[in-house]
Amino acid sequence: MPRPRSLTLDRLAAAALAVIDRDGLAALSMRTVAKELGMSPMGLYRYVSDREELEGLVVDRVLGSVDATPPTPDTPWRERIEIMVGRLRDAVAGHPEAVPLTLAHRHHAAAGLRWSETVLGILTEAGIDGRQRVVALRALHGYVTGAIQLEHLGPLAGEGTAVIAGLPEDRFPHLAETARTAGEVGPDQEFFGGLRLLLRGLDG
Amino acid sequence: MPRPRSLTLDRLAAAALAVIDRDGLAALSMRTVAKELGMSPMGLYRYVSDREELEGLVVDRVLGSVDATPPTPDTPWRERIEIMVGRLRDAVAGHPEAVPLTLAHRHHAAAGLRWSETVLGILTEAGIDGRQRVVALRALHGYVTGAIQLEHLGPLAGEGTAVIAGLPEDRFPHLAETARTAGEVGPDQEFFGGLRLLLRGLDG
DNA sequence: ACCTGAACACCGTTCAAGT
DNA sequence: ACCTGAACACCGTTCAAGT
Repeated sequence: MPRPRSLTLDRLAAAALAVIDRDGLAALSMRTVAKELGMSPMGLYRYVSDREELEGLVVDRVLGSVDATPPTPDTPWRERIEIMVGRLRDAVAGHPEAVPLTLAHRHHAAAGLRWSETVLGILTEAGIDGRQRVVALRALHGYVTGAIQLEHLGPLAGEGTAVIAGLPEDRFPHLAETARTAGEVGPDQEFFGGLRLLLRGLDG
Repeated sequence: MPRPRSLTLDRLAAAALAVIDRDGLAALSMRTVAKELGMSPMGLYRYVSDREELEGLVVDRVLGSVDATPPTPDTPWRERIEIMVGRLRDAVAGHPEAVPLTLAHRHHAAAGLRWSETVLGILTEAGIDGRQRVVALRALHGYVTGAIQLEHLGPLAGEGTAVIAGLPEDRFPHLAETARTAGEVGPDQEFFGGLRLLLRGLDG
């Protein structure tokens, strides 16, 4: 006696992300997501073969919200890449608790592929191709992955800077001075400043 | 009736890392580490206040093996930074299963601070200071964090490239071509190629 | 003071059973 | 076919007790 499916993968992903956003990544479990949906934990296994697949759905959902349409070609190509990177950063920033899940698995997500395709298009128009284009995409991918993660390390990161501020100046002179200067640099300057270093290193 | 301590933090960290190296990060638990040491799980709480602190010890241990002494100043400064980054990459590569633990928490570890101090020294000698030095260190930190993680995504990453290779060429033309070219680029070229883009973007 | 064993409140997942 | 409840083998951590 077949019953109709009570769920869609989309609703499942939304429920998991709701748990993460509300109670943190540590609260994510088959059981909490099932409760969020008002069903038994085991019911989820009709839709997803294990927890990892559920996490994949969450990543797809977060990255699916990134606009992958190419920016207007009359803006300089470096700015167009900044726009693409900024969109990714903003989407991820909307779900800070999901960051550890999101970035590392970016290239599995269909949405991540569309983003890469657009960025590669911009690089190509800038005259970058062959191996250099491979290296450039990979470098952007690496920078974006790391830089966004560092931004969202959260209270731990705050702790970190406090530690640095209290370092013995004689053994860590540069670090102590850099920590003082760091206060003048906002998160956007830091993030896009680093990105621009990378872009400046590219020909074209 | 006081008993002598049976453990050192060093032995504890070594045991945890042994579990990770042998059985994977997923196998790490208070219980498995206790078993590794031949004691009760609760015994560990005399040395560490919770699991997170144990993970911190592991990070310290991995990064503690990185040589932070400045390379000889007669090599060009960009090469000296490449050397420093390479040392970090090699140390982490020795414990691939610990990668997710290691990089994000790098700035908590004393060893990470010594690394940063040396890199800042090189940047300073290259004439980079003030806010630009803050941005430069942060960019290097971000790139290294992300790029090393991507390198160690492992079988998943392999899957990823297989997926890309089978993409519909009409919808992902650049990605399909880039995937073909990617085979010609080895991991070292990829990693240091990206790093050099960043370094080229720095003045000096 | 150091360490242990039992216990509590959780996990992910399997399996047999209900509709 | 879809979903549930009980059960299994795990977690991290608290607490009272042993030496």
